[in-house]
Amino acid sequence: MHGTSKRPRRAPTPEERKQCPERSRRLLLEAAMDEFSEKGFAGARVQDIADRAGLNKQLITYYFGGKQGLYRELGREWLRREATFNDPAVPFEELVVRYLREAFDDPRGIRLAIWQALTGEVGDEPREDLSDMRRRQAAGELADDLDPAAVLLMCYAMVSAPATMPHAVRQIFGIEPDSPEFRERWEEQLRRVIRHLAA
Amino acid sequence: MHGTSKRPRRAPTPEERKQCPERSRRLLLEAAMDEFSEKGFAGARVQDIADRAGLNKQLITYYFGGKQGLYRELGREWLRREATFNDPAVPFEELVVRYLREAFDDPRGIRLAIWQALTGEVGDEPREDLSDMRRRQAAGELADDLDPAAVLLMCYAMVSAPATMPHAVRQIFGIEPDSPEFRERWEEQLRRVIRHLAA
DNA sequence: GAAGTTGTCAAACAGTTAGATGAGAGCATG
DNA sequence: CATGCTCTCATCTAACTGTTTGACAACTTC
Repeated sequence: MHGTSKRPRRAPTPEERKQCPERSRRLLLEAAMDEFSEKGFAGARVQDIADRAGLNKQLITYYFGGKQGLYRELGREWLRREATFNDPAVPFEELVVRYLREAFDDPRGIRLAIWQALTGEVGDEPREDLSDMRRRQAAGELADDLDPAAVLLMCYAMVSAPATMPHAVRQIFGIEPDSPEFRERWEEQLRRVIRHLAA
Repeated sequence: MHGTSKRPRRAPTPEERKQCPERSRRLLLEAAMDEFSEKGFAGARVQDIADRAGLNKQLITYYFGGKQGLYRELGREWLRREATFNDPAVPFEELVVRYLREAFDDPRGIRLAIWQALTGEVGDEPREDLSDMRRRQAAGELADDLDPAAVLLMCYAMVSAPATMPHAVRQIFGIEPDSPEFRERWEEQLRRVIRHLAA
């Protein structure tokens, strides 16, 4: 059932051996991302994560201090990554679409975030900075009667919608949420809605 | 920690005794709704559900054939309830707000739905009927360049946003997602956005 | 009132899970 | 070559979880 049916315990591969620790860490994090984003914390099994990484599950304790530690590390990592995203130079519409594509290409981050939200885990993310949104509103990128905060949250919601409600996509559109047809259609509609919010 | 710390096994209460089976069933369903919507299927414990209901956990097997059966029954019930909602007579804006208030008053249904979506459970919900949305569009309730399906999904996303991303609400607005302040602010903004989508 | 059914419970059971233990291989340093 | 350190693994274990079992009381039917 699981990836590698048999691990022939191949010779530790001489020069590969040296960077093994960092490599193992990375493999586990990657496998954990798959597993946790797919089944959530409670549903994920450390055995499955280890299998996916092709490593012994004890290494999870060794490197991260257990299942919980691995999960936390994953959250921290994604936070670091997401922080490097906003770019004031690019138009709002383009910015949102950029997020959207990211979400389509790899929904794991969003799924993880939703799971954390649902289980009520409190990350220590700082207060979101709205000055950029206000600037955009002043520049005419956003209608005056709208609350920048609300628009921001709506964009979050629309970007993550395909990941959080795939069933609704199938129900309403009758196509798969990860099909190219839906991707294009949704992106185009997202653009139009944002334009409507500017007028 | 849990509700009833001690069950004094009070006398079965003569005339109450008669409708006990139906009452127990209801109590379990109610408790299960709390528990599942809070922690999801994998995270919920039958013991906790039983404790919440003030009943023996064996009754879950007795009435529903186990944890899974109880969970399924819950899904079916919510589906039945949700089906009685749409009303073609009422304006679109009002309809969405009605959903929103429902979601605020009792977020358990939405949380449950999101959990089901995340765990990839396939309910047998029928294909959504879009003719009503098309009619509204023809009647001028919706701009012509927008896809009715997309607008519908966006509304779903916005209605459930407070439940699916409470952390984002705190981050962006700096207030609690279930506070009256946020409720009013979000409802008002939702109305305005929908009006923007009509023009 | 005897027999059977129904609703309820406590205790036992079997399966699973995360983590602990201890051992061993590779490699560097002396 | 001996010693110690880092990384890895297989096995064991203690705890927990959902379900089964067996018992029992209330009520119904005969």
